[in-house]
Amino acid sequence: MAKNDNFFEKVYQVTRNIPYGKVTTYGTIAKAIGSAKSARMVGYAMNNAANLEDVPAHRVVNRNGILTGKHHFSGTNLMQQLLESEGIEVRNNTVQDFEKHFWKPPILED
DNA sequence: CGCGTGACAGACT
DNA sequence: GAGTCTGCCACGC
Repeated sequence: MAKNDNFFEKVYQVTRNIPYGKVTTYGTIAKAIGSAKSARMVGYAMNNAANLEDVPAHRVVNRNGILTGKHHFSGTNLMQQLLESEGIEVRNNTVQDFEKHFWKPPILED
């Protein structure tokens, strides 16, 4: 029942701190939580985060701005729908003007 | 304790 | 420039 490991917890905090209409990348988050090398783990944590309404995992995309994890959402297009609903233009699973919507998360230190 | 894996990223061919 | 491969670390079995 919700182990809330420190690692996942950090990921949740950062993801949860993503402002409306903003997106970020796994690698950036990974660095923000102090595990730049564990960008993959971020996505792994997101897998659980996507199940948490408190964590807007749909605002997290890869470094290319592509909705790589939309496949993990309830609907194949749900993730894109959410992003578009926030004013983010998404085309072919890719966030348009990604850098414009890009949000730099605060560095969480242990 | 060891193996397999995963919503990435960077390096290499 | 685009496709392929390894590295990376944490979690599950």
